[in-house]
Amino acid sequence: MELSTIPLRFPAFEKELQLEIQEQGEIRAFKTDEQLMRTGQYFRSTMLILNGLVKIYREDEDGNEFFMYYLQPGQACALSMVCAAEHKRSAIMAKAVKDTEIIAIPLHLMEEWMAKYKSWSYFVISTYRARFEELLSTIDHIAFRGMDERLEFYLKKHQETMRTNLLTINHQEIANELNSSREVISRLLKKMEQFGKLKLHRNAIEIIQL
Amino acid sequence: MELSTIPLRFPAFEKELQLEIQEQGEIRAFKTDEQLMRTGQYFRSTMLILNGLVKIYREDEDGNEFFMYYLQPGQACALSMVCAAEHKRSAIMAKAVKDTEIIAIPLHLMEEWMAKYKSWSYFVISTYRARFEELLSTIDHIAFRGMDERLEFYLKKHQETMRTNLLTINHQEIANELNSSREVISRLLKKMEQFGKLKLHRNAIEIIQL
DNA sequence: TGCTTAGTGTGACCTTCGTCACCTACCGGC
DNA sequence: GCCGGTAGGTGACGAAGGTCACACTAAGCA
Repeated sequence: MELSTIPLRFPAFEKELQLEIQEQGEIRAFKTDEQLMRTGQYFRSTMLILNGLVKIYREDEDGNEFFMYYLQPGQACALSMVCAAEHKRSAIMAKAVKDTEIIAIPLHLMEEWMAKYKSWSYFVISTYRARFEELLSTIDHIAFRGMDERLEFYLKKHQETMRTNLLTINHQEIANELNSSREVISRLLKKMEQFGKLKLHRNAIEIIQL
Repeated sequence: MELSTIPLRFPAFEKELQLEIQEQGEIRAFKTDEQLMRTGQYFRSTMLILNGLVKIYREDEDGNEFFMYYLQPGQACALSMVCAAEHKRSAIMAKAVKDTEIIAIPLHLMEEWMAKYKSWSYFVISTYRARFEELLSTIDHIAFRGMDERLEFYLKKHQETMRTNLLTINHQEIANELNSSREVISRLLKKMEQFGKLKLHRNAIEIIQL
């Protein structure tokens, strides 16, 4: 890792905190599609994203998964904070969408820094806050919206996060992430294509107008 | 309020913090079924529950609501923390289930105390944590489970929280809280009665075995 | 070039759930 | 005891979405 990555990604942290992270954190790299954490795993550290992009999923016992939100560089996994602090198993799955570098902070430091660095405690709080709101909006969608709206929202998120109008993804994958089935997604996408909202290609969806 | 209520409900707080809460917090009382906060409202304070019981709902634009979780004495509303801190409108609705007393802490104190009192910052963090987990479990239910399982889970929660096997509630209310319709709930309850899991009365449900 | 395979399109069918209509049972007040 | 209001029961129907079967097609490769 470049020495400048931490100040770059976490500019709000005090100099000493940035140094401590540099010295005490453990850097780990993941390739595209690699899992950062598995459902059922225990944590002994929390993770800050340095580079790349991470997707967070919820999984149930039968292996059904579905997409909750993205984590960008400069963000942290709120769940790893929860689980680390409570010594609980992870109830989520995290997957690298691009090649990703994270830095792992051991639990005891996380607690220590809460008292020591104001910017750290502020960071932890605002991480919870942001993820909390994501969850609320997720709940809204699955509780109140139909699959058509959810699909459209999903594509929009994907588009914004990846900053591209050409999403290279297949229907099956979308179905998994929305906890639906391929046929349903195919049909809805077809309908959206007829409305001129997008154009379908093999292994790719071109967003026209959402 | 009894002078002893705050130490009783929040024994983990430092003495000085308890005193500050006593002096600076504003106590408010709500009758059963009264709303503590409405969707769309702005916050300038966060609320700690002293006595009673509070239900937290999510509402969408069309007025559909549904139940997320209970708040007991000694707990705080994580949402009011989020909203207060971000100067955002509330996206939830809170209703007193029993006669309830809360104490409102102005936003600026909330921030000040984060730095000043370790027990306060720990309290705020663990409030987020606890609510975060509730939300995750809520998501699981609406994403992966059918209405039958959700109903059973709802009754179980209700039973545990109220510490009684005789729930005085009607079908319409349950339907609202699960964002379903009375007929569906009635049918499912009937089926559960046939399985011997409960006994139906007018305005009441007697839990036998869930 | 032809074969293979993953990705996609589509019709038929089923289940779950929401909605409508209407009925019955119970409770409280007069 | 009658009456009106509220809670609950039930059948009919429709929409959304999951499942199954199978056809089609672009890419990749031998």
